[in-house]
Amino acid sequence: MTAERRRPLTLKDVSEASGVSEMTVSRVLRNRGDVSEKTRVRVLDAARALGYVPNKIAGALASQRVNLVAVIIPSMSNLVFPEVMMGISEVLDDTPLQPVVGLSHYRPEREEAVLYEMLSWRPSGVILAGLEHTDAARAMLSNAGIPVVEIMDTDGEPVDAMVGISHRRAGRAMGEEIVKSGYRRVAFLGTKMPLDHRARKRFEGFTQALAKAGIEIADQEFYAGGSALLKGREMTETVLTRTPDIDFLYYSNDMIGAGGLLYCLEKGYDIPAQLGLAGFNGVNMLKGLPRVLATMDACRFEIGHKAAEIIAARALGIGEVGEQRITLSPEISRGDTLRPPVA
Amino acid sequence: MTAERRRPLTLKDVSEASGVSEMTVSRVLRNRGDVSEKTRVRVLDAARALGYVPNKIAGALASQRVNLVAVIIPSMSNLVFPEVMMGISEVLDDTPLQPVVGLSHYRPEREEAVLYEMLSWRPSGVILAGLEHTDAARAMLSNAGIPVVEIMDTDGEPVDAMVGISHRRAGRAMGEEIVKSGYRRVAFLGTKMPLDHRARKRFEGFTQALAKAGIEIADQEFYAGGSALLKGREMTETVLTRTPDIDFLYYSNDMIGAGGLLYCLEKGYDIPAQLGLAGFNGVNMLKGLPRVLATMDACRFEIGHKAAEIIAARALGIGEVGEQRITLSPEISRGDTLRPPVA
DNA sequence: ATGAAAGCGCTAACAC
DNA sequence: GTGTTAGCGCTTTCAT
Repeated sequence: MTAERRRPLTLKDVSEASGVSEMTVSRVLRNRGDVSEKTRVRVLDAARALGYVPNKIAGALASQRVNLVAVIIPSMSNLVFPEVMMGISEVLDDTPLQPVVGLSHYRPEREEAVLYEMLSWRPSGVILAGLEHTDAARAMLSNAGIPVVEIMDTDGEPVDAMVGISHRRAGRAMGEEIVKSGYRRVAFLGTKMPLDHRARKRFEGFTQALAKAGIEIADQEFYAGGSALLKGREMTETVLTRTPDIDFLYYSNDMIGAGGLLYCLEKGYDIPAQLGLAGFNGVNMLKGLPRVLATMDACRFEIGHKAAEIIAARALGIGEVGEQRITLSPEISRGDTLRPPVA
Repeated sequence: MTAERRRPLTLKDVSEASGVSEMTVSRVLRNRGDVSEKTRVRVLDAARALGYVPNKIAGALASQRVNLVAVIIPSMSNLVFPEVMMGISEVLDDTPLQPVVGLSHYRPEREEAVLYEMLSWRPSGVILAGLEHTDAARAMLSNAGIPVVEIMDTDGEPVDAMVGISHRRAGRAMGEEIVKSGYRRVAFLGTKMPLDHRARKRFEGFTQALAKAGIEIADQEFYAGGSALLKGREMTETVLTRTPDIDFLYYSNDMIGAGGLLYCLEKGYDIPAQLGLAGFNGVNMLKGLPRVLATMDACRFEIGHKAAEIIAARALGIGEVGEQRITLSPEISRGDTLRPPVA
């Protein structure tokens, strides 16, 4: 259509093409200030005809405003985080703010580097997963002068705002429920991730609840990498072979739990009477398995939603600036793999 | 630590704190030009002590360079795209370039809006899914003066470069394989997505291959939304009830295929002798199911990899600027649900 | 309703 | 090896 062009178009080009000053062109393009309908149309036509795309870099520098929200999460393949993102997007879609995602891959130094990178674009706010960061990262966050929301976990002190659940309490709740349901030989199966603090806290709360009932973890198994479904299957086989009298399997996520469930069904275990299972997250992708795995919702969508609301309220000065430290309460769903409490 | 601060720090602050000119500070911070070790250290110390974070907005405006690569994909929950992202990241991690992701949700106008938004940040390149875009989007792309790579699909004319597979050919290949294996009553189960051009092309190639063997689709069923695993299950039941003599089920993705597989196993179908199944994608998350679903790898990782290589080569002028229109050849894996070809 | 001037924070290009 | 000058393309502010 248009001939080959190297230099991107500037306001000046539109100004010349429309015979209107750069300033007025700028006003039209941003819908700011009074502009007569006639010039408005003229400018818009010129801009469209040229194929002008505004330069936000220059705009941001001049206005000292960047409508970007930095979101730093550990990974995208965890299923958990895409849902958090949806919650965030749903809120930001009604504002001029835009999320920009960075990944830490569960590594603090990587998180620090990504944060540094993102802050150098001067975003209007930051949302990041977890409360554990490097000292440098924490310093950057408190010095940035923008709203910061730490999400997912609330077992600790946030730099600024936080929205999440208590993973320690979540682990404890599941532990208590298992005890109440009469299971006694309990195994834990999870990821080998020293840096997944949320999984660690759940594990701690879990063992604590069992301890209170005089029960110790009967066996445990950890994995790293690979297909979660398959790993769940393999770990379950390992545990059940090594400790045949196990009567409950607690998985650190639903995906490995699903693999374990498929394995147990094939082996003909009587579930949940003889053997109970539970995961964590409430991944609805797993609806459709032969049985519904007991689990606990991590409130992912709501967490994203509330975090974005806090950012929007403070960055834009719109909406209520409500409570800044929100702990949501996840609920256990028993599914078909956790028998009812015994009287 | 540091007292409350509103105004972000500038180069000038570091300059004053270190007693070195702004220009030299800038050089140190970017590792450019010769700077004596002594001043280097002094500047670095000052910057760190102050907690200075460079302003990339100003830097980009001055240097006319932005090390961002815009990546526009339909969705993150599709499992396909996170893998494409990994391929992209693996390449860009070795360069100064950084991917920034935007989502189109399979809607062309949305894609256009996201593209406009991203181009206004003047990225060094664009990677986007598919060959179908609005006219305005196509115009923006060709006027941007930066490398553009359209990925996933190669059945059409790209604006600039492209990397992907021929979905038409993929559908045809699977159709031919099914025919060769002696199946005759074939059903198609897929997403109700008029805008998923790749699924549509696979379907077209598929029916075409069957037609060549004188076979017509015996039944078909489409779904929208919800848990794919569950939907696969439900659709399979619907089809098998409505058309009991079906001997092959072709699914438009592995996830619904997995749901169907679980259903068929429960119902006691003899797979693959009595009933064959196949999906599409090669989602390795599904390893761990009772049987391995026949599928066709979509080369997701490699596509991301090659696309990023093209961008890096052209934007940075490094590496080979090789072929710019790459069609990869996916292979069928029969798994346990597609019987061998009949003699 | 429109325009002119100044400057956002940095870097390219050129001195020294 | 280090400093100076002049913008990058916009928006703010103030004038008209």
